Amino acid sequence: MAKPANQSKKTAISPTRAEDYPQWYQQVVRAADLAETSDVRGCMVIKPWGYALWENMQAVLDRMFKDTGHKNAYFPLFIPKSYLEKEAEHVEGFAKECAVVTHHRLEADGEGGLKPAGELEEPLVVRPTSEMIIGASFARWVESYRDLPLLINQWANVVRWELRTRLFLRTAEFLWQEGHTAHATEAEALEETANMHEVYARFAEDYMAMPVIKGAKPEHERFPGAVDTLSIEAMMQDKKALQAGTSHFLGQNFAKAMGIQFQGEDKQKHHAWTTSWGVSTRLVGGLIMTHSDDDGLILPPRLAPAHVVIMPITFKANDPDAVLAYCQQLADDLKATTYDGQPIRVELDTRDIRGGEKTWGWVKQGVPIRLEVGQRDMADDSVFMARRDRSPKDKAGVPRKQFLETVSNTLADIQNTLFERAKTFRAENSRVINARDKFENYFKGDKGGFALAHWNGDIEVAKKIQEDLAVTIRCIPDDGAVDDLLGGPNEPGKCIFTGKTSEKRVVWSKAY
RNA sequence: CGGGGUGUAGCUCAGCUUGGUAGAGCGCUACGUUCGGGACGUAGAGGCCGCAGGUUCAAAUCCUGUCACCCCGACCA
Repeated sequence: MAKPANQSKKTAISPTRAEDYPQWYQQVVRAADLAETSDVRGCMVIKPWGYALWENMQAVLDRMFKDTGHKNAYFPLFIPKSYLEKEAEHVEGFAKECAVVTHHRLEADGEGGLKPAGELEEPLVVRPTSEMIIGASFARWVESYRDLPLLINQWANVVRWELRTRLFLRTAEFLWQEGHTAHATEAEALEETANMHEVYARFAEDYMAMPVIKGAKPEHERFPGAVDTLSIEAMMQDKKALQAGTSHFLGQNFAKAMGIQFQGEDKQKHHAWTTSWGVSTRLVGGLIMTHSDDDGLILPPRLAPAHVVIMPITFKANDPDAVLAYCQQLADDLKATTYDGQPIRVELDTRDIRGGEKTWGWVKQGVPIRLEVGQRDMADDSVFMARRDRSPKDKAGVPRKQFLETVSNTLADIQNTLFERAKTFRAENSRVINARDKFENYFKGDKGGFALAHWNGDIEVAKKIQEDLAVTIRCIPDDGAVDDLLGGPNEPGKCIFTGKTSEKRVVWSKAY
């Protein structure tokens, strides 16, 4: 028989990560059937497999938010332009990327087309973020210190007219959640900011299996209008950093802009202290670039739309229906088993396509456990199993009973393996640097990862480095956040650029 | 928004320099042979060559404009 042309292909995704990382990323998104570009500039279509992944992320995060006392609500997509203008820094930060609605009606243009007719008295901005429109509501809702804290979350889409887009990582429209809270005291608001920062870090590490560094943004990288911005920073497989979630302490800036005031126990009027925090569909991009390999997507089990896919092998079987029934029973047994506190999610793939094609399809889609079940396995009362965290060729027969008893642990093991693997990768590509020339050398060309180096806090210095090397300060790490990378506590030292004293080492990297 | 590149079948691309009315592989459909690691044969379906102008007897091909996408940069919770 002739050798199939594509059997010479060594990997399911081409180019490989080493050959062309950005191309590889796009190919994974497509091969895993996560999303595609649309006819609308910069906007993506999230396909069922990608959306199911996002829904799982949402479900976990939503539970975390509710467990920390927040309630969901929904606010308008449109923001009056005048609202946006109320906070100077905020305006400046977002103005360039806003989409604006100027008309509210279409009419025939006499040439078979349509033209906008009714011009709006005040243009409406499609929300790039909702501080102002939610702040307007908060201003009405808050009268007394008894109304505080106000802990609200919104699941929504937002629009930022980005000039350069990449599926999931930066799209003109994206899905996210934005938490907005108001507090009576600065201390409470600061605590809220820190708590949600921690929630994000936990989600990234425990669910996405994506190790992150928690820290604060230097002044020039803060959210427009924020007093302090905390972020979690992850390392992608090309060693670039991805900002994966931010939590902002807004001080009283937005409360003053929108008039969020309350009467305190002291009978005086006070401005509230507010926070906002968000994560977006960008997390999907982060997940892809943390775990996936040259054969496609690899999903952490806790978020995988399907934990186990069963592929019945029925052709050539004496009794195909018996194999199917065996598989159906297996699927039912799996669904009656729990992993991570939930029934195991099973995909029974009875599509009438070739086995190899089917297998590779699921490999590319990243399902944690694949089972091929045919007549032979049925006769042995076993299943033929492969794990996505191992080579596609690495398959073995497992007695059915044993499989069912251990499947939950196997999934937990895959989850853990992915996390440890990512942590090892990050450690291998992080370096403590104590001299400017070594720093520059580390980042020259396409090299580099995370550099932990002292910096005295001078923003001009940081901007110069960014200009020269395209390297930015990802964060000023929280206490303990980089101890594993440093091999000890983050001690004070001397700035490698100015020689001035530095409180602690900061994380430098090229970034998305 | 600056620099570079690309738009031709669902996908990847050839054809363009030197204008003459549309191609390949993969995928898709049907049938047959196959099938435990990405099958093969036969027969089909499928394209206003991104869009709009212009030059020409004639434009995928030349010119102008425009839009979109990709890469690098700038920008960017």
